[in-house]
Amino acid sequence: MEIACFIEAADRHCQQQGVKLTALRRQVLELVLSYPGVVKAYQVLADLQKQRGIAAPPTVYRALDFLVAAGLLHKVDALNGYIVCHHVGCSHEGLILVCGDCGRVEELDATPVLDVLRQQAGAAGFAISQQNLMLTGRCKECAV
Amino acid sequence: MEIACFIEAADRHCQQQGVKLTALRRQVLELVLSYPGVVKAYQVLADLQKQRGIAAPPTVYRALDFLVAAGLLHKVDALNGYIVCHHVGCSHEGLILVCGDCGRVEELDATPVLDVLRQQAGAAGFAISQQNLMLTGRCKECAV
DNA sequence: AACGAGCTTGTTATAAAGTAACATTTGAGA
DNA sequence: TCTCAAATGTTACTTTATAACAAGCTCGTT
Repeated sequence: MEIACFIEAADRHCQQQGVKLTALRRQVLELVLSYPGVVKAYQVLADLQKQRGIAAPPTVYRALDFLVAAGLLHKVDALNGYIVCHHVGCSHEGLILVCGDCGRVEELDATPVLDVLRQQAGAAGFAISQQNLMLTGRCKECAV
Repeated sequence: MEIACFIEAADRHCQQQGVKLTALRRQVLELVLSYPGVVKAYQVLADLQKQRGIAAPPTVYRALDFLVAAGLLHKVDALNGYIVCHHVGCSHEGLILVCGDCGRVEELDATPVLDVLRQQAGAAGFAISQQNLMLTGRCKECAV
């Protein structure tokens, strides 16, 4: 099962960073993992409520925020949702493509391109962030 | 005054596209233009209410949606806001950098980089959109 | 002018997304 | 065991966004 494997990697990743993947956070991570693409916070909340009877928005948002900060999830602003980061241990930099229609996600290795962009941005007084770099588009299935 | 000039350009742009820059839409565009950076829908709504007494959310959202569709504004998902597009008539492709802290915005000419990215994305079954390409980061002032 | 089709705007109500503030629990170290 | 800090629970609320239907406007046709 892929999920278990990912959770294990996540666990190690958190230990390395000196942060704690608590039971709740793990549970939320598993819920997000159980979806093929983008998930919304309130969807996770509903799932969590099914599993433990009751849960309030802050519970989910805090866990999601933690997981994003830890680099285990990405926030997809364009869709108000979250996706799993499939390059947790990787050294190269990812650029995430999100289908604005269906929420499908693809992560490119964009290290070379980003090097160029960083330089351009630097000249304009900007530092492009290390995380959560994302562009929107349309996937093959949703193409007109 | 720069605003008047921009509005004129916007007018021409809309005529070319066969869409109408109505009084309301123009008014909303002017309000967005009056801000240096990112503006939020409800901020525009408040301004609009000051100017015309009453206005409801759909009024503003519809105008903003129109302006985005027409290419006159960009939506900044990361901040739930909108900015003016400073390259309305331009042929080259812009890539927008948004400071996640202060909302400052910079538009790069990223045509060459985007050519490369399009190819990579195409190989992965994705078509990167023509509009609203945006990355987040930190501007000089907000840098740690 | 009168009409109607289609776009634009007004209006009401409500849904969806996110957070502030404080109470309570838990767990690791003194 | 005690204590502090981090994590979670809880309540209430704010902010953001949209659905659904009514009314108005514009423009071409008769």
